[in-house]
Amino acid sequence: MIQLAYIRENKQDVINRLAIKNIDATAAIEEIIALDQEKRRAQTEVEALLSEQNTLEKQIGELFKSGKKAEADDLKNRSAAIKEVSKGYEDKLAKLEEDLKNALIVLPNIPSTMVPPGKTPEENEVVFLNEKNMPKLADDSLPHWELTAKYDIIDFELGNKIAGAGFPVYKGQGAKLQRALINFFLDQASKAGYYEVQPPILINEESGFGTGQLPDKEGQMYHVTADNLYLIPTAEVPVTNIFRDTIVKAEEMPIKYTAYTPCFRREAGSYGAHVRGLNRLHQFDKVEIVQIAHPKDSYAILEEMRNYVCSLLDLLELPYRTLKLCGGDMSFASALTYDMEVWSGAQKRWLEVSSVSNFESFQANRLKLRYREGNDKPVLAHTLNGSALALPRIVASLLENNQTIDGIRIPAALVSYTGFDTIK
RNA sequence: GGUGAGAUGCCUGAGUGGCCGAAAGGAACAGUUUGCUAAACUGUCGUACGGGUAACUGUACCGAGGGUUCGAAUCCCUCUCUCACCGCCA
Repeated sequence: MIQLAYIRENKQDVINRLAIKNIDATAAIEEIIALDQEKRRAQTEVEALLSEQNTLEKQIGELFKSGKKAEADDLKNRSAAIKEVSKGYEDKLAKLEEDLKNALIVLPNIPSTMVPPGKTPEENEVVFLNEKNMPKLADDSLPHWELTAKYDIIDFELGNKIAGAGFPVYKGQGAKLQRALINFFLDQASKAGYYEVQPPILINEESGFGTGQLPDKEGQMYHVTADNLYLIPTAEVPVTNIFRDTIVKAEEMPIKYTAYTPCFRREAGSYGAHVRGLNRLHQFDKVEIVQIAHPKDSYAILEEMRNYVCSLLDLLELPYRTLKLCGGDMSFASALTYDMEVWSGAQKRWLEVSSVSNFESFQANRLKLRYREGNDKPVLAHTLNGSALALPRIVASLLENNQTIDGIRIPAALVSYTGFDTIK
């Protein structure tokens, strides 16, 4: 949620920058400013009446104590009359507050000034390219969904039987590879100073609201209606919500957390060749990194996180590139996002394996996540997160790029985790 | 799932209708004292939203939502959560 005070003072800037996200917010911003003005006026009115009411109440108390019942009764009547009037104002104020909030929460975050314009993913800016590990594959190289069948390491049909499409069963060396990657990513994150947590993988509505999934993206999450809980689409939600309604000390920042969780996404309506195999799943594993940062540091930290993710890809010996997302491809809550994509040798295309974003105070405003500097007033913190990393496409790329006649080679960094150096 | 007890500020904890935005203690922060540490003393010490250049000031908030009353942390109702015991159970 964009800070109201910012909108109030920088109306045109907000409109201009939301245009980078291809949103014409002119009408919405005008409405918000009008509602805000009206709301404040109503608040002043209501509070004046309440103040009068409070004064009367005190006087009535005094009069009762000194036994002046008649005078007290007289004031009671006045009080009742004021109450009658103020009730109407209070309802009006509540309505205005509601309308204002509703207008604010549907507004996406303002993109950073660094965000390039553009409408489609094709307009994302390639800011880094590492082709050092580009595979030289034979013409008869197999896509991962054939490799997984050949070595019997991931069974899509079996998962289909148990749950449905998009819920694969990892088997044998495939299962061990999953576990190895999770442990590898968590160990690396710990080494980089992230504090490891295991959060719930079901979340309530408030948590979904806090990070911006609700009410906007309701349909993308699995909803457990009996208990009104949602399966997490990413660990970002439970981990960031650890800090909902908190005030942290400025010197404690940046706060760095990491978590491994399964992630669940309904992905309604996406079918076709590009979602084959591991390319798009309903359930997948991911290690997430989250930081709570001081506003002055958040962009430096975004770079640090991005470099950290790249370091993982280097260790896995994968070719990759980094994209700076254009306005049109950015998420609702993000101010600046980098996507990391690995090269998938047999599919011959780039696969997104990580998305690292700075949300500035957008999530913090919804979460009421603030920091305090000394004895100053609390200020909204900045939140950031990134995948480090999402497993399925990493696996797809590892399998495809490292396929040989003798099996699939496991990158050196992983061997101590898998316990084998080749999938046979 | 059943029964009982509870939910007050950073923490402990007092408060059963007006004098309570809330005692007291602890923690924290600042200062004084001090060779250092510790201790002692003094002061500060919730949040949000308004009004005001500011000093300051108004309103709301004692788990959440309703109700009674001129007036609610305090009484009533509903819900949520926590704890204890029982049941069930990885």
